[in-house]
Amino acid sequence: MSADEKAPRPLGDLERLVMEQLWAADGALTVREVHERLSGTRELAYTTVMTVLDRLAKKRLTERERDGKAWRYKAAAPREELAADLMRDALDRAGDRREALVRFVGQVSDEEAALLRDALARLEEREG
Amino acid sequence: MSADEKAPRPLGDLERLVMEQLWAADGALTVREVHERLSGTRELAYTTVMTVLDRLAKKRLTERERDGKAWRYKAAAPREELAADLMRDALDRAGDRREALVRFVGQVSDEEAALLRDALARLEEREG
DNA sequence: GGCGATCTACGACGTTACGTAGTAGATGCT
DNA sequence: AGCATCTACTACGTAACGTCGTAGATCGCC
Repeated sequence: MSADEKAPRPLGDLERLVMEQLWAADGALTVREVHERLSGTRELAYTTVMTVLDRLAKKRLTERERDGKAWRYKAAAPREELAADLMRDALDRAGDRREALVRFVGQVSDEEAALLRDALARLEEREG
Repeated sequence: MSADEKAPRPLGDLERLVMEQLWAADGALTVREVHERLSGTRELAYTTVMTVLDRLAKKRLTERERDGKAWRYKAAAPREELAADLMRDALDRAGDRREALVRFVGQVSDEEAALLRDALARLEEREG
């Protein structure tokens, strides 16, 4: 496993803003709802939001379900899941994993290091 | 620290191939040398390689030094360093770091988990 | 000291992603 | 039926990247 797959493009700025709305909401949102929530920050045409949501769906980052004549969009995965996936991708792309992990833990904060130890401990419990 | 900076674009396919040559070589390589090493895999114009190397230098991924009339390029950072940076970026982009880390360790292999524990242990020794 | 080989600098073109939005037509409420 | 609303599709500008050509600088050699 690993080698070099295609690296996932990072989200564009607007795509990220939209995803953040979906992650922040509980439940799926309509285009209109996303549009409204973004209106506090920036002026965007309704169709612009629609386009972005649609592209995100094609990229499998959102899922949509019908609600009357409208679609409701929700994030396909939690934000943290996406982050974890990106971390995995980055690790897969490293040559020497050991070295990469050493460098990684070398640059995380003390708090993050503690969280990591915790997570590993929990993993050990669960998996033996 | 953290919040949302601009995500670094992942390397393009050719850019990655070129970086891999630089990482694999010891010492800096000239355009010609990189070109030759890539010739085993694909046909590329000499200038194509030159352009890519140049763009990588502008992105600070490579550094170059004069060698007669030619330039010698070398990777600005080890492959593992880049991977670690990308992992950091991904983590910074997560909402709940704890959750992201839990998910991350949840998807690494046993071997990688062991490497992580090692790295953390070494970190603890060094930093107290 | 001029010639040919070699290298760089710079520009160019096609493709794709993304931000942005308009138009046309389907749909649903009243 | 009529109006508001929503989707589908198209489009355009910018930037990144793969790809290469041309022009001009430069180096070694006869």
